[in-house]
Formats: sequence, structure tokens, C-alpha cells
Amino acid sequence: MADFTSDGFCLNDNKAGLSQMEGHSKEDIAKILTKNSEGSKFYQNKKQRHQATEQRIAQKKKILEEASPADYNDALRKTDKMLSNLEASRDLSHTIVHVDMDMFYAAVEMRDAPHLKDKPVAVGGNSMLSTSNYVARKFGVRAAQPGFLAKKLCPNLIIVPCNFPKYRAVAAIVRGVFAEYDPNYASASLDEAYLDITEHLKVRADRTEEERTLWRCDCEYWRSLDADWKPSATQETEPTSSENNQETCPECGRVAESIVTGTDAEGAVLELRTKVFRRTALTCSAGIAPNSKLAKICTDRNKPNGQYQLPPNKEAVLEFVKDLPVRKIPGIGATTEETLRALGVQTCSDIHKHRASLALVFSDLSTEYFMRVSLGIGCTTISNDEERKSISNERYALLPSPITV
DNA sequence: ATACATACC
DNA sequence: AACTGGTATGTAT
Repeated sequence: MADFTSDGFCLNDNKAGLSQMEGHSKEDIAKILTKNSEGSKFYQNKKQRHQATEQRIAQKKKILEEASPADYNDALRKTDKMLSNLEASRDLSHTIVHVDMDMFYAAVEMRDAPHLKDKPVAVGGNSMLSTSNYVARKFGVRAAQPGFLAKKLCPNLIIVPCNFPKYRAVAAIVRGVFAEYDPNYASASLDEAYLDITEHLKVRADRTEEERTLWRCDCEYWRSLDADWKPSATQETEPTSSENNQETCPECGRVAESIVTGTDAEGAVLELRTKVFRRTALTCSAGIAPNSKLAKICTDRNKPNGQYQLPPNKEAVLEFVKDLPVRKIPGIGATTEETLRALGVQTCSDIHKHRASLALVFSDLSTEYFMRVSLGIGCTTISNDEERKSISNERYALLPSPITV
């Protein structure tokens, strides 16, 4: 049986023969970046903002020093009240999926110019890159990096200009697949979306094996856009033997393999990802979880071209979140991470440990956000833009963020 | 109401 | 030499 998640479609950037461009160590990368950016206006700006952050951290520490035991007690009671309310509202009944195209723009460009496959490639311009492929990443070339710095890291880097009309066209095809699993899917960007597949799974439970069977062969037939290929549809190729899942491809006559995707969430998402690949020749990664915040984090677990499910039970969620660095949480960026670290908080369980302190120095809204994070609670409904506009008082935004000023 | 800060792609 | 541009949301005044 073909394993669609680990076959040759997955990018292999560890090929022998690439040895003349192995990439850089972390230290090399840091050294080159520092050498080329210190003294620049950008660097000065960054330093200034950093100092402002340190000021605010100092203020927070002062508040903590001056707080009385009674203040701590009140703060503790406040957070515990929040925690019990949030725990009571925990909803594990939805299956939320986050899908992310792998290095989207770069993947499209490599697909359409195969000679780029083994080369370090980034998409963007001299002043800013949107994304890079995995060869380039070994050199430290990243999204949101200026092209001229990337060139210092990787002199052989090929920078392809953005072609947004093309990316939009590809995104439209991908979104067509999403809609088959959740007609109300929400796009987070051209290459990312959230789906609630709870309803799909109910329908899927009654689908026959045949309806859940996907085919592929080694020829290029699957590249024809918008086609979900089925070999048995043609009469001249009688099914050879269905027990070893082999058929003959009507295009090239070679043996084609099939996989049967399960009725569960993993099966549905494997099928979704296979359809995306079939229709675009591009891979994507996905996370499956009881809420959107966790689903997004899960996406990174088996990237690229993989998926990961966090089971919908409280124990698994708490275990998942336990040693998770707070920076992994959508909404917690570099600044909030630094502020939290100064307060002794690096992982999500540290949030619980230091909840009284957090409540003393952050707003109620931010404190509640942190409590939600520590419990692994997030948004369990997906609303696209049209819906979001009609709901003026949304209790939980898709990606709530703490503001730590 | 306005300006500023943080975060994401 | 050079570090996007657009959107969303929260905080401070």
C-alpha cells in the first residue's frame, strides 16, 4: 500500500552530492547576520524597542516587589476563578484542522521550474523575502529576511520574484479541496486555513471503502488539475486484483496503487492532503486538534508533508501543553516571550505556576488569555470573514493575542 | 477618538 | 547601502 505521507514526493534536502553547499551552523549564521546588520538603522530601531521592553519589564518587577501578600492572595483567587470558569467551558466536541502549504511560494516556483529543485531558492525581492526552500534554509535563509542579507548567507541563492496572480490561482484550487471538508473554512492567508471537519466526519462515517479509496500511479496523469483520478472508471482496464490494491493506469498502462483512507480525522486529513497534492503537485502539512490554537501548533509537528493529531481529551491536551514553550503559542511573539521569561515563565505550565504574578502585572484580558493558554483552551468554531463581520461581539477571536504594554 | 504597541503572514 | 506592507487587536491618553 502506498504511503502518501512518506513517499518520494517529500523534499529530501540531505542528498549526497549537495556536499559543496552543506549550509551553515547556527553560529555561522548569527555571525554573518550580526556583521551585516549592526550599526544599521534597522538595528538601532530594534535596540531602542528592546530597551523600551526592558523598561516595561522593570516596571512589572517593581509592581511585584511592592505587592503585599494580600495582593498576591487576591490575584491568586482571581486566576483560580478564571481557571475554573474556563475549565467548565472546555469543549472537546469539535475536530478543528489547520492546513499550511509547505513553503508555498517557493514550492510553486520549483514545481514550475524543475531545475530549481536542488538549488537554494527564495521568493521575494532584494529588500524582503516571502519564503525559502529547504536547501536555502540550511544556510539560514528565512521568510521575512531581506534579500541582500540572504545573499550574504548564501551567495548562490536564487531569488525568484513574487508572482501573486499565480499563487492566488493555486490557492483557489487548494481552497476548493478545503470546501469539500468544511464549506465554511476560514483562510488565514493564501497558504493557510482553518477547517471544522466535525460535520464531515459524521457523513464520512457512512462512506464505503470504495468511496474512501485514492489512486496514484507514477506517470504525470495526476498532475491534470481538478481531476481526482480513478483507474477503474475505464472499461478496458478491468480491476486486476483489489485485495493487493493494484490497478492499471489508463494513461501509462503501469501498475497504480491505491490507499484506503480511514473514516477518522486522520483519514479525512490524509485524503484532503492527497487531493491537494493530486490537483496542484504541492504538499501541505496539517494539524488536528479540538481547537484552532492547538491545531496550528500541531501543524508544525510533522512539517513538511505530514500531519499530527492531538486527541480530543483533557489529559492529552494538558500533556501536550505542559512543556510547550510559550513562544509556540499563536499570539505570543518575541516581546511577550521576553516579558514572560523575565517573570520566570518559559513553558505553559510555568504560566500556571506564576499565575498570581501574571495577574498582578497584566490586564484582566491578557491574564485570561494566559489562563486559556495554560489549559490548552482555544476557539472551537471557525468563522470566515463574512461571518466574522456579522458577529460584532465575538467572545474568542480566532487568534486572540495578549497585549503586554 | 487617536496614537502607539504587538503579532501574523 | 539596504530590513515589506497590510490587517487585526489591545492599551494608554
